[in-house]
Amino acid sequence: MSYNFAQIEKKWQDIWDQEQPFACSDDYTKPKYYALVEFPYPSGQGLHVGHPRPYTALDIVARKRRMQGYNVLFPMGWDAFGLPTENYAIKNHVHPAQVTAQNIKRFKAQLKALGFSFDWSREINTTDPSYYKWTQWIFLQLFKHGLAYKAEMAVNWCTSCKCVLANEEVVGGVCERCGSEVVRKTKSQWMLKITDYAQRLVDDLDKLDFIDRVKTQQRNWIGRSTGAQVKFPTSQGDDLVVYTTRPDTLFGATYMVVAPEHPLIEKWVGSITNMDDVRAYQQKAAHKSDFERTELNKDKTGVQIKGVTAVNPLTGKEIPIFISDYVLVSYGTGAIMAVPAHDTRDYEFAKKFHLPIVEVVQGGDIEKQAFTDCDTGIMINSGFLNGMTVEQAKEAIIQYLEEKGIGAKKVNFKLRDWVFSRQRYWGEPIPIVHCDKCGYVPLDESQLPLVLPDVKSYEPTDNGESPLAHMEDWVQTTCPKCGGPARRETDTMPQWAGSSWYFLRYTDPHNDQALASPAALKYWLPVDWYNGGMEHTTLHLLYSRFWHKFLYDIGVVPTPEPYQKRTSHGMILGENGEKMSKSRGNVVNPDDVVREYGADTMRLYEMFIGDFEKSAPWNPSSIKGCSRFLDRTYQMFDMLCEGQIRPEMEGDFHRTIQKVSQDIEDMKFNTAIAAMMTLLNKIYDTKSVTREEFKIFITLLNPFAPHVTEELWEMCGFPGRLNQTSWPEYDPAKCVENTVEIAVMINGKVRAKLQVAADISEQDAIAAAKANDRVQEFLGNMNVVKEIYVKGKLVNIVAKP
RNA sequence: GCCGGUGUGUUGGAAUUGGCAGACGAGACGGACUCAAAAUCCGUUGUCAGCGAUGGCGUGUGGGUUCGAGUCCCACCACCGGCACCA
Repeated sequence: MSYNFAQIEKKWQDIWDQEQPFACSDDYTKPKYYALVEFPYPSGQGLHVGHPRPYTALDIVARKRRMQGYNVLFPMGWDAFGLPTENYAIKNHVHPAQVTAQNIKRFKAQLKALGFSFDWSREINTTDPSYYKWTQWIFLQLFKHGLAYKAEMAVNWCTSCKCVLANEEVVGGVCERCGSEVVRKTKSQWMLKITDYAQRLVDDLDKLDFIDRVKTQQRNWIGRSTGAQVKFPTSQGDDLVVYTTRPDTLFGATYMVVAPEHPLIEKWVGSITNMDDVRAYQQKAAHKSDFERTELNKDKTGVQIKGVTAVNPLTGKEIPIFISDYVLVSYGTGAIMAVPAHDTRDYEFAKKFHLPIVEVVQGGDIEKQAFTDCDTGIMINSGFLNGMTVEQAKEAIIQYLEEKGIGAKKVNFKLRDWVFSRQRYWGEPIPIVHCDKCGYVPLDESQLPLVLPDVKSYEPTDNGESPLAHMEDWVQTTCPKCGGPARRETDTMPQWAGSSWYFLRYTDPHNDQALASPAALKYWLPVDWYNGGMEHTTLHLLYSRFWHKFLYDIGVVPTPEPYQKRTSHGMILGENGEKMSKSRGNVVNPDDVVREYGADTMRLYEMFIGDFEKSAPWNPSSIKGCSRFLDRTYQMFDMLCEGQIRPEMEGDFHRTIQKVSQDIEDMKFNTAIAAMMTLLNKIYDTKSVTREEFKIFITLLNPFAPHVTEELWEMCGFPGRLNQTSWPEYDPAKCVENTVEIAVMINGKVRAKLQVAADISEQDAIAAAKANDRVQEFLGNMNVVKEIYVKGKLVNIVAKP
C-alpha cells in the first residue's frame, strides 16, 4: 500500500511557499554557503528528466548545509535570451518576451513540483531590463578598459541561423546549436579580449577545486605553449618573424612557410616574380572553410614565393619561402620556420616539394619519417649545440638568440578573442553608437538600460544584419560625445553574456544602484560549489571566469575567481542508452514520473541511478525500488515505539550517519541511498523502531526526499520543522564494530572465515587461523613460508608442499 | 593524430583506493496471502561440475609486479567525450 504522495507533496510545497524556509538571511555574521546550479534556458519543451539530476544533487547539499547551521544561498533563475525562443516567436507571430514568460511559468511550476529548496525571492531573468542593464554596464566597462573592440575579421557564419558564432560554438565544422554548415565570412564584429587573460585563466586553475577533467579541458582549450620568437632576415630587408616551440632545431630549418593571408606578401608584391601563382593560391585558400582546410590535411599544398628569400640566421644559408594554408594566420606570427626532419607536416611538405631535410637530433630514421618524439636525443649538425641534449639545446639557443638580438623566449596561446556580436533580435542591445566624427562612442551609463525596441519582424536578414537594423527610428540617434547624428549598434550580445555574471546578481538581485552591493558580494563570494554540464567548460565556465577576473581588476568584485569548486554531472540517457531527444523519441517527461510515483521517488531515483559523474540510461522499472523504499519508510511509522537507539542498533546508526554525511560531500549519492536502504532493511528485520532511531533516519533522508520525511516528522509530533533541525552527529568510536569476521586465506584463496575481536593481535589472529580445522586440513603437511595479517580483514598463509 | 574517460552478473551499478568481487536496486524463479489478479511478505539467483558438503573458473584481451590485482605496470582491443595542420 502506497502512501498518498500527491497529497503530502502538495501540502508541503504550499507550506514552503508560505513559510519561505529556504530564503537566505541577510545576517552577514553567520557562516555562509553558496551552492549554485546552472540556470536553465526556458525552452518550449519544458523540463526533461536530465534537468533534475544536478538540481537534486545540489539541493541535497544545500539542505544538508542548512541543517549544519549555514546561511545558504541556493538560487534559481532564467537564462532566457536566445535563438529557439526567437525562432518560435517568428513562426507563431508572438513577441519573444511573451514566449519567454510562458516558458518560465511552466519551468517554475515543474521545479516547484520537485520540491527544490531554491530561494525564489532571488529569482532572476536575463531578459529583464533591470537585469540586462548591468550586462550592458559590464560591457561598457570592458569597452572603457580597451577589452571590447570592433574588428573587421573572418568569422564563423552559420548559414541556417544567419548569425555569427564564437569559435567555441563551432563543433566539428558545424553550428553547435543547429548542426548546419559554418562558413567563413568577413564581417565587422565586436570582440572581447579574453586573450589578455589567457595566462591568468590557466595559472589560477591551480588554486581551484575543479574536477580534473574540467581543468584539463580548459587548459587544452587555452593551449599554452612555450617556445621562442625568431627573426629571419629576408632579401627585402624585412625580418620574417616566426614562432617555434622547438628553437633547438633551428639549424635544421631549411625553408619557411607563411600563411596565405600574411601581410608581408602585400609588401613584397613588387619583388615577387610569380605573383599570379601566389594570388591564385590565396584565392583558393580564401574560399575554403576552416573545415575544408583541415579535411585536406593529408595532402599539403603550397606555392613558393619567387623573388624573395630568407636567411637562416644560424647557418647563414639562403632558404626559400612558401605560402601554404597549413600555416594559420591566427596563430603565432602566421609564419613558421620549417624543420622537415623533426616535424611531420614539414616533412610531408618537403618531400612533396623536394626540399632539403637536415637531421639535427640523432636517433630517428629521417629517410623514412620525421623524428618528432626526440626529447632524449642528442644534437648534431647544429654548430655550437652539437652534443647537447634537446633540453640543454633549448636553453642554450634561447640565450644565444637573446644575446644576438635575433629572438627571444615566447609564450603562445591557442585561445582567440571572443566574437561578441550576434545578428539577431532576442539578445541584449550593445550600448554603443557610431558617429562619423567620433567613431565608436559608449552610451552614458545613465542611459542604461538600453531597452530592446519592439520590431515588426524578428526575421534574420540575408545580408547579415540584425533585425534591429530595420528600425530606423531606433537606429538613428545622436552622438553622446559631439551631439551630431549617429547610428546605434544593431547587433546584439551572444547568449553567453547574461550568464557570464548571473551568480553575482543573486547575491543582491533587486539592487538598482549597482550590479550588487559590495557588502553582499564580499559576504557571498566565491560560489562554494557550482555544478554544471561539461558542455559549458570552454564556453560559459571560461567566459564567466574571464568577466569575473576583469571585474576583480576594476574593483567591482572581491575575489579573483568566481567559483571555488566545480563539479559536473553525467547525462541521463534514454532507455535505449542513446541521448534523449525528440527525434529519437526517447524523451521522458518528469511530469509523468511525478504523477505516477511522486517527487520524492523521482528525486531519489535520479540520485540512485548511478555514479553522479557518469551518464546513465533511464530505466523505468528501476524506479520501483526507490518507490518501495519510501513506502517502507512510511510504513515504519506503524512500528514506532518509545526509546533511544537500541544498543544493538547503535553501530548501524552511527555508521550510516557517517556514510551518508561523507557520501554527500563526495557526490556519491547512490551509495548514500544504498546505505539508508540497508539500514531500513535491518530495522525491518527487528520489526520495530524507536522514536530516536526514526528521528535520525528521516533526518538523514530529508535532503533526498523532503516531502515525505517532513510529513513523518509532523506525524511523530517532533517539534518544529524537520528542515529547521540539525544534521545528526556520529561518534567515530561507535562506528567501529567490536567483533569482525576475518577471512583466512591459504595461498590467496579464502578457506575459512572467523569471528574475532576487532582489536585482536596479529599473533592471536594467526594462531586462531591456524587452529581452524579446515585450515589444518588444507595445510596438511605443507611448509608455512609466510604469514600475513591485515587488521580486521584477513590472514593469508603462504605454504609450499 | 593528440588529450581525457569508460569496459564488472540477465540488468542499473557497488567495492574503505592493493585485502573476502558482485553491496544496494531491477528482473527472473520458487513459496505465502488471495476466489483470482495487483500490491505486499519470505526464500533463491555470477558461472561450470557435483545429490551433497564442496571444488574449479570468473571484473574487455595478452603479459608482468605482488603473499594477494577489478584496483598498480607494459602492450593491445572496443566504445564515449573533447581538440585537431596551433609550428
